[in-house]
Amino acid sequence: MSQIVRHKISKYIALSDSDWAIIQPKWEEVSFTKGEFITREGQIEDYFYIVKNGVQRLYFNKEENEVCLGFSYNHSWSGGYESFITRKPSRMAIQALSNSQLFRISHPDLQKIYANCPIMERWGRLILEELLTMRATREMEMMSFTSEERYNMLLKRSKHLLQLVPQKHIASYLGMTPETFSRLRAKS
Amino acid sequence: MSQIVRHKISKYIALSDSDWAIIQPKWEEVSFTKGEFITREGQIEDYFYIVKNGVQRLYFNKEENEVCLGFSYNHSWSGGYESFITRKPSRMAIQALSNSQLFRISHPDLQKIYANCPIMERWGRLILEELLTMRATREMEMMSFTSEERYNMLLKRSKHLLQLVPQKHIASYLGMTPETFSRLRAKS
DNA sequence: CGCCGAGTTGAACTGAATCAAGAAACGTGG
DNA sequence: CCACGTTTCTTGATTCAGTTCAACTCGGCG
Repeated sequence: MSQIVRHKISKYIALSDSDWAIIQPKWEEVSFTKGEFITREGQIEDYFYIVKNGVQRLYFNKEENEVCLGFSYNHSWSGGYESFITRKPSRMAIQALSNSQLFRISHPDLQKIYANCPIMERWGRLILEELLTMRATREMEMMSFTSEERYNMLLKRSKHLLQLVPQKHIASYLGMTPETFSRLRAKS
Repeated sequence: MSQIVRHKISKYIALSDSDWAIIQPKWEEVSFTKGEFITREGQIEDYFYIVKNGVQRLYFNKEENEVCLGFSYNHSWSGGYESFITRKPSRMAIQALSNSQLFRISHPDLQKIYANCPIMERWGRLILEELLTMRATREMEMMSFTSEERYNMLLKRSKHLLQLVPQKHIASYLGMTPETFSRLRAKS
């Protein structure tokens, strides 16, 4: 299994060779073509992912339309984390927006690792701390900024997304319609 | 230290008497009078809290006005979790809305416990899982429901809040002005 | 009492959504 | 490699949910 996974985990905890020997076989690599679903709404999320390459979107359905919650790419985490944690059918779906390769570990395997490898329990805690603070920042921004402010912040923070994913998904991620997004673009 | 803390932690993990003997002395009880600040904006959050009694609000300042992110009461968790995790000055503040007693543990003490008591590392992970899924639900609801829908959901889910805290804070928590909240009330 | 913050109600305003119609970009098969 | 259909993006006109501003009521408390 790729050094990417080991390297990524090692950013959070010190991983001995013997730890890695336990963990390594549990990860597998999977591929998805553009447009394919990695997780569907209604299914229980069985995997936690690390992105090798490609871009994916996390979203949910609200009546007729889709609301985007985030994107994953590079070597970031991915997966329907809510369902992965609660073991209930996922309200979120994940779709590959480009051909993608991901590493993944199954829920039962991760539980075994937590049980056999105490340092990995810490890794789980640290990842959750990171996810929680990222979501807290997003929540504060969505609640207090106007559409225009959110658009400008995205420009400053992750302009590259504009090249990677269709604007309609970014618009949805920012909590506005594609029309509003397009008008904000025209302004600057 | 109160059985409340032990009982609360025991809902997540099996706690032996020897574990408890390590953990127990690290918790202390503190009191705040109505209106007092438990955590101020700009300070680094040093404690993680369990509420013994009273109600508190978690909020942040956006220019002139305050945006409410949540309430704590009963035996729920409390604290400026973002700053507690990141060790950076808190963007969030916590204020006692009624006379309150809380149990708390300091950040350094919790780190020592994580190091000495592996089962508690799991407790930390499980709490974060819970906090993250709660925030995910809130994020989805704030992004996809109208003011009226959010008002109705709050009524169904936690009507008791109306008796506990001023309406202006609930309005802010639901992402609307006090005027809009009042008009929605009048409708039903 | 009289003050002050909280809640209500009305009227005017506005940011963003919706509806609609073209233009541009994309990808698929011949 | 081009042609055609589909999706995405843009632009304009209209509408609407919710904010803002303002005036008034109510209840608690010095």
